[in-house]
Amino acid sequence: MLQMLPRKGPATRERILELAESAVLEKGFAATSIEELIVAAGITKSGFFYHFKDKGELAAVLMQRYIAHNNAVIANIFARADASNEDPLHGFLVALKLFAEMTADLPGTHPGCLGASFCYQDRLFGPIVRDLAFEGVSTWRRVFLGRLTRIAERYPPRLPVALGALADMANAIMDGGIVLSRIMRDKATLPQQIMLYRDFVRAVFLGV
Amino acid sequence: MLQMLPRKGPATRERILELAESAVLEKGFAATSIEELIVAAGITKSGFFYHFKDKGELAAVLMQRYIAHNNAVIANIFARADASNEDPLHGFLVALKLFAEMTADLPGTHPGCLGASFCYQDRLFGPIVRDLAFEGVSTWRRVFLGRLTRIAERYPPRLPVALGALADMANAIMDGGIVLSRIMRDKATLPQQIMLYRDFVRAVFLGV
DNA sequence: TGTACATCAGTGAACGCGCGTTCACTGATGTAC
DNA sequence: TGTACATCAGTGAACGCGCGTTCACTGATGTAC
Repeated sequence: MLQMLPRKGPATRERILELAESAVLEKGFAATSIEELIVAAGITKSGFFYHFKDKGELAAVLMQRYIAHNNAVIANIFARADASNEDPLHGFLVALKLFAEMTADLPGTHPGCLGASFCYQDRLFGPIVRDLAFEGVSTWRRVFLGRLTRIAERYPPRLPVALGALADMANAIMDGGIVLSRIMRDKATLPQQIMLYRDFVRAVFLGV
Repeated sequence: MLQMLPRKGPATRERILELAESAVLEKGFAATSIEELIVAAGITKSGFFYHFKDKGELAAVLMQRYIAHNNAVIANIFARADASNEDPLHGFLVALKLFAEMTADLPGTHPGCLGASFCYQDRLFGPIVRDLAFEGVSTWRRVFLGRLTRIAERYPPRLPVALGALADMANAIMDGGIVLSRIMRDKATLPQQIMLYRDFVRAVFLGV
C-alpha cells in the first residue's frame, strides 16, 4: 500500500493538456480559459501556473504534443502497412486505407487538427508555435514525398504530376476533409476524401 | 457640392465588416475585440452597437457576407469559363484553371476561409451561424455536383469514383490548400493543389 | 535510525486590465403638411 | 416656403464581470548524512 499515489504531477499536467486540446478544437485558443480547464481538472488556478509559466507555454506544449502524437500515428500506420508487403505502392495504398478506416472508426466526426486551428489564430502566438507547425507539416511532407519517390522509381508516373505537390495533397485532403466533415456534420466525408486521394495516387502510378 | 456625404452609415458598416473579416482570419473571432475594430474604423464603441446589436450579430453578418461573396466569385468564374466553349468538361477544367490563377495572383498567401475559421470555433456561435456555413457548403457542393453530373453524361468516368465525393473534394482541397499555404508560408501551394485536383478530374473523365 | 533540508505539487487571496454591453443624449439629414 | 417631427448615424460615460497573472505560503514526499 506504500506509494499508492506516488507523484501525481505528471498525470495532472497530462489531464490539463487533454482537456485543453479538446476545448481549443471546439472554441479556439483565445476562448479557452484557464478557469474552465482547472475546474474540469479539479485543481486551482495556481496549480495551473505551477505546470505552465503562462498561457503561451500551454499553446507551445499543446502543439508539440500534437505533432509528436501525429508522428507516432503515421509511423504506426506505415509500419503496419509495410508489414504485409514490400512493394512501395502497395504499402502506400494500404496505409491510406488504414487511415481512412481509422477516421471512419471514430465515434463522431474527427476532433480536428490543431495545426489548422492554430493557423487561423496565428497572430495570437509567437514564432515558437508557428515554427513547430511548420516543422510538423514539413516532416509529414518529407515522409510522404520519400515514399512517393520510391514508388515512382518502380512505377513510372502515367500523369506528369509534381510528387511534392502530390505529397502535400495528403495533408491538404486531411485538413480540408476535417473542415468539411465538421461543417456538414457528416463523419463519413473525411474517410471518403482520403479514399478519393488514394484513387488519385493509384491512377497516377497504375493508370485508370 | 450638395450631397457630398449623403449617408455614410452603410459605408461605415461595410468598413467594420471588412476590418473584422481580416482580423478574424488572423486571430480568430474571440480574440478580435470590438475595441480594435472601432479604433481602426474611426468611430466610437457606441457607433459599433448602432450597426450591430451585439458581437454575435457581427459573426452572423460576417458569415452571410462571406458566403454571398464566395457565391458571386464562383458564379463569375464559371460564367467566364463557359463563355469560351459549351463542352461541360472543358468548361469545368477552364474554371479550375481560372481559380488557380486567381489565387496565384493574390499579393500574399490567401487570406483564409471564414467557414474553416468558424468551424474551429463553433462553440462560440449559435445555430444561425452554423446553419449558414452548412448552407454555404451545401450550395457549393450542389453547383459542383451538377456540373460533374453533366460531364459524366458526356464522358463516362474511367474511374469508379462517387461524383458527390469528387464535388466535395473541390471544397476540401481549397480549405486544406489554404491551411497548408499558411503554415508553409508558401502562396504557391494553394494554386498547385487546385491544379492537382484539376489533373484528377481530367483523369477521371479522360483517362491518363 | 533519526534529523535537516530540498523538491514536488500544489493552495488561497488579491491584482488590474480590457472586454462586451447599456443608456441617455445629439447633430445632421429627410419627410409631411 | 416654412415649420414640426422622424430617422440616421452616431457620441460619451459608466457598468460589472471574467480573464491572465502574481505572490506568499504549505503539506507531502524524497534525499543526504
